[in-house]
Amino acid sequence: MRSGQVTIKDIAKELNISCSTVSRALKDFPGISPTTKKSVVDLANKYNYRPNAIALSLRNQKTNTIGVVIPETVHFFFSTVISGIEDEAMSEGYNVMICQSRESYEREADCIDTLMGARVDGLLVSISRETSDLAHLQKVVSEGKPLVFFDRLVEGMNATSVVVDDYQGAYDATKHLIDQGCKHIVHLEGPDNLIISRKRKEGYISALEDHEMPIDEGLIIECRDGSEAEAAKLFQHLLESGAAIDGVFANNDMAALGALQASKSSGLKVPEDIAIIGFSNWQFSSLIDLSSVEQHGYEMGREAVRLMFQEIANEDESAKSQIRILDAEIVPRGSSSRIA
Amino acid sequence: MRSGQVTIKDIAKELNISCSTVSRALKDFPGISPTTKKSVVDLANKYNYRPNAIALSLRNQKTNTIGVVIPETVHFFFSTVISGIEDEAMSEGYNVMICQSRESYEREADCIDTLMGARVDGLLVSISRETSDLAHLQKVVSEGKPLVFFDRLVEGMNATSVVVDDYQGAYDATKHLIDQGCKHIVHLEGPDNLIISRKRKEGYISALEDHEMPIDEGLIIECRDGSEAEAAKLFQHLLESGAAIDGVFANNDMAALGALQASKSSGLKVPEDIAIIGFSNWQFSSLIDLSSVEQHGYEMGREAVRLMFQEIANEDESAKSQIRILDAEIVPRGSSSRIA
DNA sequence: CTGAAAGCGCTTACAG
DNA sequence: CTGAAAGCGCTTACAG
Repeated sequence: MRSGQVTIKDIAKELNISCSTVSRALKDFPGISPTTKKSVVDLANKYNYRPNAIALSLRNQKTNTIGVVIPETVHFFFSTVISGIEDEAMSEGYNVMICQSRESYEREADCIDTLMGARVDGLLVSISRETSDLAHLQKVVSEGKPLVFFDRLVEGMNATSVVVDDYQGAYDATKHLIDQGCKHIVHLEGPDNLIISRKRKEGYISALEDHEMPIDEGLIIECRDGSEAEAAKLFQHLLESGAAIDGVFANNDMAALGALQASKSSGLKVPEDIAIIGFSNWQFSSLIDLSSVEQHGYEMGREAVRLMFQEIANEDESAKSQIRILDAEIVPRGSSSRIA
Repeated sequence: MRSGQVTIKDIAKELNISCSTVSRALKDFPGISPTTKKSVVDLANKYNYRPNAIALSLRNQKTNTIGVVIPETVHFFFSTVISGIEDEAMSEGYNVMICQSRESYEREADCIDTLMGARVDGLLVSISRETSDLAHLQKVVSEGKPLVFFDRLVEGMNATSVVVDDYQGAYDATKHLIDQGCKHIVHLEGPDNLIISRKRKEGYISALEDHEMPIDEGLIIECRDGSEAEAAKLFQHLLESGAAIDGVFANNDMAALGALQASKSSGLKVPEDIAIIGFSNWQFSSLIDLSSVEQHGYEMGREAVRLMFQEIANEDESAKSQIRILDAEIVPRGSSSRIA
């Protein structure tokens, strides 16, 4: 009875041959006698031999693992992205190591350290809300480790990135509300330090401008934490102020849900009195018949990995870092569709 | 300019000392001259030295990593469990490697192989729906690798497990409906091959029996895939058959949502005409004001890791495998609360 | 206070 | 067709 997993050495000893031969027999190398090969393979099966990935990584200077730093995993959008990352990575024989920053700069830096220590072959990062100093990421690049950003674009570092077209998605969502006949559209905006928030706001404003509608700063409300409760409260307040409102474009689905609840509890009919559309960070939208902008997170994950593989394959540093912009797609549902 | 990450050897060479000394200086070993130590530490910082975790794992025969095999990560309950696993593991300096079976037996076996190949220090497993042959799991145990099951209990293997009290949760949920005055309670049951489905059904039946209510097999409906659409269709059908129904206990939240939608589109008022309670696999229940049974997934994840550490620490095999049963807690909300 | 050596599991260029 | 040796990065018992 042996304890632990079997090694090449164990097999070699039992068969009275060298490790080299066992290794070659297992890898179906040319120039190994069929008899030897068979006895090795049989014994390996009997003992359920599995190559030690750790030893292989050390020898090959390659772990076949990519590291992911992400703000939060318990989150529909991000978990969907991870799913895409895992599928694409697995199809190429890579493993994925995930680390959550929990929106904290310090934890993010720790994650990077852990992943670099684990010698991942490349890093996929979506920065935390807190992150503004980029030193920890610059180090990664300067050590020659491939780095790809996803979802949250980083300013001041020209690295490969894949993002969704937030501007266009917001523009289309706002235009959709206009098409439904809305005249006074509120924007529940996200935290100003995230580029995605700014892009979405720009899309909203451009759509209004293009349709010759006035921009009313009083109808742009910043939701700090993006929670349903916060949005409900702020929106309720706005309604009580007596402002004329007949449409809402929310920076994210949770905020949209908050607006939906506040509207209903104020006796407004959705979508007749007020049409609402969100932005699918959470994507439970289909379950509650909420119109939203679909971000194709799964595809984003896959694309991020593909770009990563390109970086890994690219020996010369000169390969230009590119920004891949994925389409966002508006999905009208019951909360905004007045026209059958 | 060096490429790749710095090693102890690089530092030793630059300082003209041995690797041993560098290693000891870095680890603050006693008996290293302060001058040497300082020069080593300074250089390590300058070059941003990080110990190679791969090399350490090989040397120590310990990866400080635990492997997780889980049906699906894009799932509120499971992702919550993972979150608990990660937090508890990280607090002990462990990493987590996650592998999705996607409810497939074959993929599950692959996951186990990958994780065993990666030499994780222990395995946390929630089996797929398909799994009935346990050979792949038996192997893990026979190779002396600590194994802990979570959420989905496995029959025919006495391994340490942590599960939620499905029976009690179902009992309480059903009793809650009875307390609300429901006389004809439907049970939307889950797939019969999962123990959790059976336990929940048993809880439902026991609650009815204890309150001297008849068991009507016609009110027990099996939902195969647990989707909202499937439940809505089946429930709609039941309503149209003219059966008198005033309560629903669903095996999971998606099915509960389906029943909710079917009820509303049939003109029934919830909770007045029909009271509905689910079981939080998805846990978006709070967002849609759906009554549900909270499973405390985060706590389950943490507990699973704690049990894993006990197994790792336990040298002797004799340590009995235990089953930890966590309380499920009913959370009444708008979909079932008739009494203010 | 410091170094040479061995070993974790594996592979492969070099001999034979 | 097979084996001995070296090396991936690190640590540590053993010498000095």
